[in-house]
Amino acid sequence: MISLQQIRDDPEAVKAAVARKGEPTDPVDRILDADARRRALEGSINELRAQRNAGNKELGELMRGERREEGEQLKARMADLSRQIDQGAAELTALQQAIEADLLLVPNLPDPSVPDGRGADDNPIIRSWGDPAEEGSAPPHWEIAERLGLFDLERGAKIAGSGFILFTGQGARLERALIGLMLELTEHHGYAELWSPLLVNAASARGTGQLPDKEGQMYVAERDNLYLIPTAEVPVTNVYRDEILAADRLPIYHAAYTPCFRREAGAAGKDTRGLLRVHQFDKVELVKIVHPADSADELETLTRDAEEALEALEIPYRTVERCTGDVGFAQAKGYDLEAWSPGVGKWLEVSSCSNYTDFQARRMNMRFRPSKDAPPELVHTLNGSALGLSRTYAALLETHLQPDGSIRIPDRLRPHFGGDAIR
RNA sequence: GGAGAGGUCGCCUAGUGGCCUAUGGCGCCGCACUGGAAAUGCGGUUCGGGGCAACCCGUCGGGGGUUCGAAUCCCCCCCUCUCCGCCA
Repeated sequence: MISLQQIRDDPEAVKAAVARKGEPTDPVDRILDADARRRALEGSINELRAQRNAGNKELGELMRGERREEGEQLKARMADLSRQIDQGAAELTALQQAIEADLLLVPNLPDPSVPDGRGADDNPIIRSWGDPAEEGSAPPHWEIAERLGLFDLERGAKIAGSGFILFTGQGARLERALIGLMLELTEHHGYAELWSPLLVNAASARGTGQLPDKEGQMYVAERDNLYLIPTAEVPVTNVYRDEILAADRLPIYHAAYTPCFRREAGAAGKDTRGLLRVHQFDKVELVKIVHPADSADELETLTRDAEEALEALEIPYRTVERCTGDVGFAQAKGYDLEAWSPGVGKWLEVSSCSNYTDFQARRMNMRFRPSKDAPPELVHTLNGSALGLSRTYAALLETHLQPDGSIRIPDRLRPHFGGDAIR
């Protein structure tokens, strides 16, 4: 969420920024109104509480002494005061809850540098690497995989359902090799590896914004009140929830490999065949927790780190900046990396790198102390995939298919795969 | 899953209904002393909300309740530790 203070200070600027994202601005107006009433009410309740505190102190002295009669009179007045306070407090709680509920409807404000646009089609291309035309065309990855026996979609569906992939033989080894290479790269870039829980509690899901914004996206272990993670962003960003970090601990860089579980309610069809959209996929996620002054630069280096993973795999890609209509609710700015898929003939989103500024940190109460004796301030959080695997896997098969029907394993991947080709 | 013991402002800790405006120690910060330091002394040191300010309010794992008044009593939940059971 964004800060109440910011809304109070310049409501028109906030509303203009919210409108750029195409989100409704009426929650901002309701917040302003409720906040003014809340402050007035809180002032008068505090006054009554001060009276009660003073009265009860006096009452304590009367009761300890032998002046019980005076005490009984005062006690009656105090009871009346408490009733007034309870009444006001109930009203105050209702106001606070209304403000809280409306604050959750206000998106993070887009960075001024984010280009205007209505949706993904308006995202400008920032840079590209490799030449898709050189790759020519290829059969789609599901045909390649079937011929080489790399995964078994039918049996995956039998075991769990469609969208759950059973990798087999060399196909399974390739998946593991890709995870290994990506972790090698992130370690080289200075990200400290974590191996995290794959189920999280409601507080963690709320901290990163899956609750309530994206509840339908997650699988739920209802009986135990746990959520299967849709991305390692959730457990890894929540590591420092409700903590005050010393300034010299920033920046914190973490990388984590996890499977990701997504319900992806969309219907089956052309865009969901093979590995294009699945319910469970592997991903190495990068998470940064940084000083607010550095988050803009940190987004650029994070994106570069993700791009290098595609370069190591020798897969042509382009980097697009998400426009105001496509940048996520909780995000201030972000880039998508799209790998070229010669078999499907499309750019596939394989990474999304985003700066959440203090939006997640405020929900999570994640702060740092700028200097000794200075009050705590919110950190900025960022994350990006490096990379999301199933689509990267698909692009790899199609890109490195050889005329003889084998798959060339890129040089950097060979030590992890233990071979130079799949035949 | 069962039984028991716990959770207090960075760490340790006192506190069993009003003298709690939460004790003391450690650590940390400032000042004094010193050529400089150590030691010592004095002061400060949870986190939030409101107010121009003086200052006021809340905060003892979380939530509810009893009471004029709750860190303290009652109920529910979470977490930690010990033992038992089950188990890769």
